Amino acid sequence: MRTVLMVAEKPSLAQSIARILSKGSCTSRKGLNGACSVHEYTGTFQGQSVRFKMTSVCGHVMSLDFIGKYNNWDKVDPAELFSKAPTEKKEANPKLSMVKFLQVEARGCDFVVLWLDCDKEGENICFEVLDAVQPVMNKGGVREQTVFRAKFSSITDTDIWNAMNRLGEPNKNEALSVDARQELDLRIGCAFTRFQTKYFQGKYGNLDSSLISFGPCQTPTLGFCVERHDKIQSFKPETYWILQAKVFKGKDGPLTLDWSRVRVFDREVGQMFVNLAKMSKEAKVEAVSQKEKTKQRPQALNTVEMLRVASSALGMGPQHTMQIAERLYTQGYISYPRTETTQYPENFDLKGTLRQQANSPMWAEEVKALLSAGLNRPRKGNDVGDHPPITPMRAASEGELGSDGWRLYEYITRHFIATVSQDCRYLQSTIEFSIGTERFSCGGKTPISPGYTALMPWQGVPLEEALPTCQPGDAFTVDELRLVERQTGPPDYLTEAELITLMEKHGIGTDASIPVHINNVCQRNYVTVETGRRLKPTNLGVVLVHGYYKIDAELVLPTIRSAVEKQLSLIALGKANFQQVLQHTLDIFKRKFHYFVDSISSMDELMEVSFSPIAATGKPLSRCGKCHRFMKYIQAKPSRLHCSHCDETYNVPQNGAIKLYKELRCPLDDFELVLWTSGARGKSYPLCPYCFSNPPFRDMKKGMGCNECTHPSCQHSLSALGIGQCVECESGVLVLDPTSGPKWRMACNRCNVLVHLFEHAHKVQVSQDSCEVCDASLVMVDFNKARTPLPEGDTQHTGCVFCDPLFQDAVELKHASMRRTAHRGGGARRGGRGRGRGRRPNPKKPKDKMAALAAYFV
DNA sequence: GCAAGGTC
Repeated sequence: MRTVLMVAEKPSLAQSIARILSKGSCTSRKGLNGACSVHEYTGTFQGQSVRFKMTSVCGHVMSLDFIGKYNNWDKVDPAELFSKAPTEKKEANPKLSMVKFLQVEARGCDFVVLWLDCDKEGENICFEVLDAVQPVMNKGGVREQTVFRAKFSSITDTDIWNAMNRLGEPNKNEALSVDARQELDLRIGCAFTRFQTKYFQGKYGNLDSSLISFGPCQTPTLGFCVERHDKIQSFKPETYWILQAKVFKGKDGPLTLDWSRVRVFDREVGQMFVNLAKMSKEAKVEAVSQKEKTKQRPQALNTVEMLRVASSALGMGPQHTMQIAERLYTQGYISYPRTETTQYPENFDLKGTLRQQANSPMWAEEVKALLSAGLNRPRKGNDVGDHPPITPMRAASEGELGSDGWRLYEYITRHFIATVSQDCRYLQSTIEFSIGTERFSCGGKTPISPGYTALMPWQGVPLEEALPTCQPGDAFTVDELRLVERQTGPPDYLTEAELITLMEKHGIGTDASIPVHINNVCQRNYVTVETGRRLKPTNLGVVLVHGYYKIDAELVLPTIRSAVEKQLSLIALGKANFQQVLQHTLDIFKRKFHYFVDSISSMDELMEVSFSPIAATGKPLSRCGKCHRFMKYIQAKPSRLHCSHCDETYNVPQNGAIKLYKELRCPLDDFELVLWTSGARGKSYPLCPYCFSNPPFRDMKKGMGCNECTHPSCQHSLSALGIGQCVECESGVLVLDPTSGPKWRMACNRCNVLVHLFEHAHKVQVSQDSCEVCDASLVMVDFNKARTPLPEGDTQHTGCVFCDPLFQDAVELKHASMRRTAHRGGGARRGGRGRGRGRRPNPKKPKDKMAALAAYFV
């Protein structure tokens, strides 16, 4: 029997499609990467009985990057990235070994059916999959088609079966348009980012951002925030005048009326109208109207709308919201959360979905009423053919979801119920008055039936005091009539929800990437999130955007993306040649780049106003090995040392603090050593500022401290202070921290393992000798007389920290608390047990210090 | 260390 391999874009879709096509009869197993599953069944294909294997990738298999040597920022001129630098496709997520997985499954298959999402990215992934599987598949007969593309517009039985019965071929042109997009984004983004970063970071010490990035999506995103900032800054309040009238009749009123001219910007004119109105003491009712109005129930929920509401009503940022939504999805509480579609599929089980909610105390009443009265037909939405709208998949309670999980789930559920509820109906009443020559009105809303707003009370029509009943011709007494001076106010900073709307409108990013771009501009310190999730640009953000405006406004305008996409769509339609479009567009941006480089002083002028030159920043810390003058420690991101005499900048580890290390010097370059600490309960180790960026030995890499230095005789090196192989990670060595007394400890120079030992000891030193059992370096300890664990009050002992029974109770395994990421290594179980109450590291693991050291010399 | 796009 021949085999048909079928590939979807993500595991969830592979499962849904397999279930439909096998009519629920498939068997499933996990693939070798643990992320994808394979669903198998037998059926008919092209008139023959075959074995089907349905599986998936996880998004793109490959991603584009420059070849290795062009990723060296110090040696490559960013201008070379426009044409000279070759690119290559690398596996997008090496951990998933997607190519290997696909090849294992594809070996011996006869046909492949591509079920990737039906958009350009999906078309591109089709060819990534083909590149992986075709070499290992059986070759078909002459003129036999072996590659098929399924085109579907929703994940419903009908649609999937239709797609299966009308298989076509993948579209190379659409895939090529994505290749072009990738290459353009890479070359342009990286060139500008590297140039800007290097230029400004070398000049200013307090930019507070480790990266001055540029991108066709993130830069316009920042642009929107700065545009609003500029409007606020340049706002000039204007004075205007309104006629304020209050009237009453008997017990009715007083009613505050709205003037039909709304406002005037000239005081004298306003006064004239007051005078004209004041000629009458009465307000005469000119007309009375009542109109029934409706507020429409919402359309089915898609991602962007969910993100907007989460931000504005739940106070949850887009990135966070998507994380929560993904968790709810994988736990089966909601449907797939990344979709643009706002229309339920035709056969969507609205009633069943609603029924699941009939017992939730929060909305049981409304749900039961709907079930017995009948669901309202959902509004027509937009079916993009990606995934159904976001809906709840099963009932849940607050306890099982956690706070934010519940709040998002609650909103999604309320939104779903609202889409099958009635519209909200209310009465709009208006009374029109005349006072003298001037017309006024007064309106009110009275709820008729709340409809869906019972589920979304925040959208409900508020109960107002009803308007008095009256008829045309009735007269009210004018209680007050005066000219009131007011001022126009500035707009407020852009809310995240408004930004999302702007991005969507201008096609900046996609439903999946909008949160990423917003997160980027925050993380790069261009924008901060203020109360009410309003986005306020920082000095850096403002200067960047104003700089682009001065040099080349197109770099920041939202049109830059759409202009490029217009070109790309020509490739997709087969109307333009891939190479030509790519060359042409790169050419334009290469020129823009050179112009930008030549004009950078215009942006620099703005920088100078807001930021301090690097030489004037920071405080003196340690001496330079070249000129022996003090270098300054710059704390702002990225923290670094700067020698203003040599005009050199030296990197130091991030996410921690550094201080002078006893004025000790590196024997190799005479730089004063500094001590890096990740925090009170973290690791610390000395490092040489010069060696850190310029590894002294062939077996060392950039970014290594003395605890990884292979200097054979320096007293601070790994060779001098290393004790034994790490108890958890593969390649690390436990190194004594000579500064840690009296709470002595050794720390792994790779992972965050921390071993506390010999608390209160006066002195701990690493001996030249090794343990006969495990080969770890022996340790010489001089204990405190009062607290020595040694028999008969002895204070001195040399032994192995892992094997010596006398040391047994004085050694305790912990984990360094890191400021940012909590490391969870493979050995977490063993470590977890030892946490807190002190358990010796497992002595069984070989601690071949020499072997570990030898590994460094490979 | 960089972009944006998929998705885990």
